[in-house]
Amino acid sequence: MASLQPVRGTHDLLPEAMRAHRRVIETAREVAERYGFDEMATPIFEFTDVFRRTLGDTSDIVTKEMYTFTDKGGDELTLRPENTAGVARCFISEGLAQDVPLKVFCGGPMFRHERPQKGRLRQFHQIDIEIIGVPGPQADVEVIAAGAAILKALGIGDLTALQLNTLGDAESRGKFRDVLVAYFNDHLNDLSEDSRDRLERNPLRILDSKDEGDRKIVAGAPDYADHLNQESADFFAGVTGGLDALDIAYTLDPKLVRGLDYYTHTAFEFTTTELGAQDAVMAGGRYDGLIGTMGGPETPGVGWAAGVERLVMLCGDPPPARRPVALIPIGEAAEAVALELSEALRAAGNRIDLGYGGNLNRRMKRANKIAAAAAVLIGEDELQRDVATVRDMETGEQEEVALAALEDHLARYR
RNA sequence: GUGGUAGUAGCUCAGUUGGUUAGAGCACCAGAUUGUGGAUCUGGGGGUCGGGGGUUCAAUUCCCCUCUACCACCCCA
Repeated sequence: MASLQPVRGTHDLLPEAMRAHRRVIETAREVAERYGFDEMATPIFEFTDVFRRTLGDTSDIVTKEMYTFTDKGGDELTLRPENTAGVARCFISEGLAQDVPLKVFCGGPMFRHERPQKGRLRQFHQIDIEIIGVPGPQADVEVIAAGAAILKALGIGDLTALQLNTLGDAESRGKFRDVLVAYFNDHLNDLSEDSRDRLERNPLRILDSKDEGDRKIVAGAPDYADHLNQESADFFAGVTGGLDALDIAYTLDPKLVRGLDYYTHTAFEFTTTELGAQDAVMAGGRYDGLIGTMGGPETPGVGWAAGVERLVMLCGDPPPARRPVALIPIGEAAEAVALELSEALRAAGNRIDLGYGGNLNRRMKRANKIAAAAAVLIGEDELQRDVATVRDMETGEQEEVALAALEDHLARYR
């Protein structure tokens, strides 16, 4: 292996992989647009505080996964580990409160210093959508429906399943947290080491523990449904009612918890069994407190993010590249003609591969290798009669076409 | 971050119980075919056996460290 390696957890996107990648993003963007989401983008890095203050001081992302650095001007900056905080910052600094409800679609690279695995990279790509400024559950339903529609459009609706839960509003969440902490404190000695740590940082996470001993304790833990206040219960009923009306199937999962602090009410994940431990393919929820805690006007929000690499792995082979037409001049005079001709044909919308050197045999081989739909041969005799020999690479049939008619003739290969 | 499995040609792999020039298939290049691709045949290039150190007369093979990928945990998209 060469000593020159890509940085751990980063990938090159070679043309074939890039096509698969773009298909996912473009399909998602096109579907999201039908749901009324406009694409926008925020910078790839922000002041570190944007993430530190919003994701929660105890989250793994903030405590050990951020790519943080001091730039030459002395500013503390961080490569974004997720997109929502940046959108919220943009909402505040661009004064978008008057554009509410705001519906946006974003896509781009994210960075987390995690230990890489399949489906888990240090530079990875997400697409996400957000609705900001709608307090009611209709927005949650619309966001989930758009996500389901995207998965369906990608042909992987059957490979994913929607898990749904509610975290309640701030009041419910706080109360339930207290109840949970009290319960788990009674079983402190039987909890796993990880979960004792979680008890300090994010007690709700214990509900999701994979440790067998923990699971026994969790089985007897208080049920969140009993601790939701009326408003939270009504809100959740609005979400499930909307999904039912749209025939969007879901599984209620009381153990589904979000890792990031800013979530309230609805939490959901589209999961798959195809990717091992990295089973979440699209995940999100409501974040009513986020913009307020960042210092903006109290504004509700809901959205999700999906991992492009994970979606790509579910999607299978990418679409083939557009087949070019190989333009093959033979002889110096023909070279000069072909150079100008290639420009004209490209301007007309053709994908033209103008070969570089080599004899005819060699160039035909190249035409075959690049999967050319047709080869256009221009030699001395063709040149004298102002024609080209057009060979259909699929059938092997050839015909002479006047140079003036070439553009029309090649239209079939576009 | 913790534990585990693995790294031999561009790719998929074989092999070496430590011993001369490390192999195959596919891919690539050239020729057979100096104006015609795919098939076939012939020939060719390409490897510091992931990297570093140690043991040894001798290491791709044994030992240690390290890097990377993968699996589980953790976390999450």
